[in-house]
Amino acid sequence: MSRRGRGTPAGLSRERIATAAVALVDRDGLETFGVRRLAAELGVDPMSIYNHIPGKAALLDAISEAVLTEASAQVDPWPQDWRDVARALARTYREMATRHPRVFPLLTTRAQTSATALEAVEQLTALMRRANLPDQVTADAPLVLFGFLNGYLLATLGTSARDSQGESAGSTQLELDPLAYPTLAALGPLQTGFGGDEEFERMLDTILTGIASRAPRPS
Amino acid sequence: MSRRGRGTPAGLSRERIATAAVALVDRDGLETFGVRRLAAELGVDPMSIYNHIPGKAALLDAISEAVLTEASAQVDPWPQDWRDVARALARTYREMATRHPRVFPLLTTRAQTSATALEAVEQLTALMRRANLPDQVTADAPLVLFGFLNGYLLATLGTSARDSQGESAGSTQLELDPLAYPTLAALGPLQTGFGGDEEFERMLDTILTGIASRAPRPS
DNA sequence: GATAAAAGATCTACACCGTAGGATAGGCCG
DNA sequence: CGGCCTATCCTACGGTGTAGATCTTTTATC
Repeated sequence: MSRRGRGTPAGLSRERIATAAVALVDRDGLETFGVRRLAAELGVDPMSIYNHIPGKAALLDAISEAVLTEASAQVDPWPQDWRDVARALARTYREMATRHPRVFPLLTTRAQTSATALEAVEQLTALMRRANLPDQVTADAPLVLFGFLNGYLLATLGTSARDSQGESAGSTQLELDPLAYPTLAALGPLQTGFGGDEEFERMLDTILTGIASRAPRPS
Repeated sequence: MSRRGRGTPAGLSRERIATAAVALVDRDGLETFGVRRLAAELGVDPMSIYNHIPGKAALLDAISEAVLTEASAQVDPWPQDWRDVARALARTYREMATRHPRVFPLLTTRAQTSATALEAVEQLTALMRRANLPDQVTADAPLVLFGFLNGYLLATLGTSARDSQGESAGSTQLELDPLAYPTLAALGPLQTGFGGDEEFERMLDTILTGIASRAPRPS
């Protein structure tokens, strides 16, 4: 069936596999993703993949590694204020998540210890220290920030991926019984653009304010 | 093989299935979970489950619904200050996540619109409004809070579930090169008890401070 | 260049999965 | 009693991840 004979190098490599895998998940989603489908996409026997990646779990690792390095390669140059660094990191991270909404859930389960990720956190904490924030606050900051980012993006991307139809900030408003939940019903009009830019910036401000406000006043 | 004849009611019900499913995921994890294993656990034919639950996706929905209602049934009575409500909610949520660490990832992907969950958020926002917080802050608060909770708990439960060996706040410290990451290395000693109680309370304080500080000073 | 060894691609096969379709039995109402 | 309805089970189909053997090409060694 194949045009190539046996043993003929198909030009496979860990990188090429990872790239194709990311594209496949972007297109068809994680549920249907699998070794065999990926192999079909690459025009290759399923088992050939195992010559470069030891199993499906490692394949998922390779996917998340690929999208993460793609993201962290574009925070440059570094700002001078720690808030700006945090904001730049958050926005870049969000852009990556928006580009690959169906890959993103993978990232939230895997601990990220790549060199680029560590360097980003290093930059942030270094600036925080220089700004005389308490060390405990500085040490906690990355966990607060990325904890929030993972949870919030998971929520917004999960729903907006299903109904990305109306462009005008539609996103089906949940119908609430005003008798049972008067406050939520009253607040409803304020939830414009679930997962939108302005909402994200407000949330981010809230987080950064929280981090900054745990510090004593700078003289 | 089965002791029962055909058609004999096995006492199956949506609730009994959900309970057994939660127990099974708690014990063996999500990866190996499936209809057939659950049926075996219940001493029942796999297809019998389909008489009560329409498919595997619905089965996962039932699981997350079960653990969530288990959690939200224990916030009572409600405190008077919105911070106390938020803290109570967060702690209860975390306890649920700790009880079912391998189920928890399911919750972070599914939008929660159960009555008990909505009521909890209603209570929180009602108190915030009465405390004269700006409506926009109040409307954003649940998303910030639960966004953070989902992300943070996902991170801590994911790793602590693997090495829950040493009881004394061990949790394998990541070895960092002090030359490449001087700040992170210096901050290392402050990261005591990853996922521990004190850490969680600090993070929670940070979030609540952020929310509160976006409000104008109360007179 | 000849030859051996290593590496990569493929084929086959196995155990497992979710579930559609049908056969069978018990409970319930006439 | 007869007929329906529902819950259980059985069988079967197409899909999955991957272990093991086989074949071919590339690379290393003399």
